[in-house]
Amino acid sequence: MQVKLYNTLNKQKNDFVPLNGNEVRIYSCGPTVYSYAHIGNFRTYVFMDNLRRVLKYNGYTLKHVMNITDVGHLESDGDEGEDKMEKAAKKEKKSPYEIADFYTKAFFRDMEKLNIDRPEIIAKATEHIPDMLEFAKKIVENGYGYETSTAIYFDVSKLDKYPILSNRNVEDQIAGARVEVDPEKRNPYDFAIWIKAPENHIMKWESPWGLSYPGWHLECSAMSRKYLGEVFDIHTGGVDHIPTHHENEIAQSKGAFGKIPAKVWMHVEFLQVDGGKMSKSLGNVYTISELEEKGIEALAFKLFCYTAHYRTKLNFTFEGAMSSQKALNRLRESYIKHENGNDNIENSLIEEYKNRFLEAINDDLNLPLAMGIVWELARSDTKSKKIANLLAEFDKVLGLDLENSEKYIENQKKVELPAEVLELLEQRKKAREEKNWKLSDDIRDNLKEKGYIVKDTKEGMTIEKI
RNA sequence: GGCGAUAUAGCCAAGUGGUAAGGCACGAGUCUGCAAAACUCUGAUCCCCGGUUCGAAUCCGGGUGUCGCCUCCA
Repeated sequence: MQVKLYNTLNKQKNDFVPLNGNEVRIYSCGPTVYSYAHIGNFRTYVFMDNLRRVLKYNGYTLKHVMNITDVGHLESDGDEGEDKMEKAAKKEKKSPYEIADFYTKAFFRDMEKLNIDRPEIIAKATEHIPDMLEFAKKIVENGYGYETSTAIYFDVSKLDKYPILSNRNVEDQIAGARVEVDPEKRNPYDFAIWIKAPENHIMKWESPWGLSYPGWHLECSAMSRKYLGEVFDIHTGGVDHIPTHHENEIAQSKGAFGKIPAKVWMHVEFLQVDGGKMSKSLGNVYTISELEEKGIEALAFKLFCYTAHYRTKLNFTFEGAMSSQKALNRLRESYIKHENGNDNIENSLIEEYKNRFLEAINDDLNLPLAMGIVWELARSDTKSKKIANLLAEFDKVLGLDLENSEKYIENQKKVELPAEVLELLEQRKKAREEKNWKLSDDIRDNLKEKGYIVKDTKEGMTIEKI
């Protein structure tokens, strides 16, 4: 079945056909590792995971590059800000390299918790300085770059068209300019491809323009070209990348090789919080760890992402996240029931589910629709091993680790109990044997005050920490 | 000021011409000494006005609201 993907370049859903046989080459803009990634960032990586898995599910092989930005990402594109890495380093009194190392590790820990498929190639900016320098030189040689006292700029007026991803009108922008104008810049939209390092700058390299470091946009251009070639299949990122970062990547590739580097550009909409923007000043920038502290698993957040299509804004609330946590547990319970089920189910029915699921995911990754089908299957009255197997197959796309459902449920029940609590449980057990319901209920209330929920099942008492 | 998106049940949201997926919550029921969990059942004519059409949530026009981007941001 044909995979269809929406392309920001032509604003249409198109049939997807790889450039090179069965292999799909993808580049994804990765994190700038100057602090912990937040759940908004991770919505994008969940999408990236979905894309990978859908393509694999369709039988394609992947060559996928994701960058780690550990240099050159300035606070302001007006070339006035500080390098984010250097700033974080000063604040935490460490070297930029230590900062990068620390947050890169933290990033991949969260990625693992989210069960996100790791791209084939992880590329660090600082390990590709020669590639970037070569790219920058090419741009300058081709007449698209010029030098000022602070940097080497890309001259966007030399391009046939800029911008091409977004509908920004250069004249309008100038009228409402909110950016300080650098008198040395030829055009307001010119951007730095290489930046001359100030005296105290730690990360800097030799170049034809003295000790300096690369501009942020250049790393993606250079690294994608190195691993994937001048033109590859898919480029992904958040919608915020459309107007500047990706626009400039395209400019750079056109300047160096005369080509738009990717055929399909895919962008994930923002995750909002409580109906508005996530921002530090509002204190609503959450990390995966913070969700976990509130009893929401990373995988529940992943499932939460599946409530909306990737090209629509998704409103995050703790209420919503909790509902996904409950849904995830129920999905696991359903999976286990089917695994132990002995009912028979017609193969034709299985095929039907399979087709509907495939149709949903191949239609520009419609995960919300796909989840509707998954629930229908999971809630089926017929409990069959065949259904469990099908759920496991669908999970190749969902990446919720359903096959380990039992393990997750057991882990949730496992809690370290203080002696005092164990004693109370023993007393309650006795009271129940004596049918002393009053005492039994009092102990249950008592335990609740201490933060434990006791439930009576056919197999006996269970206890959970709140 | 410019650009763009969106408005579907309490909440999160699918659906882009033929009479509204799914998840969570609420309510009812089964189970239970009771409760919890689990399971089953139950709910909306789709912001407002006008138009096109045999037929519109879905297309067009107008209005209102909300959100985002244009400055770093996934």
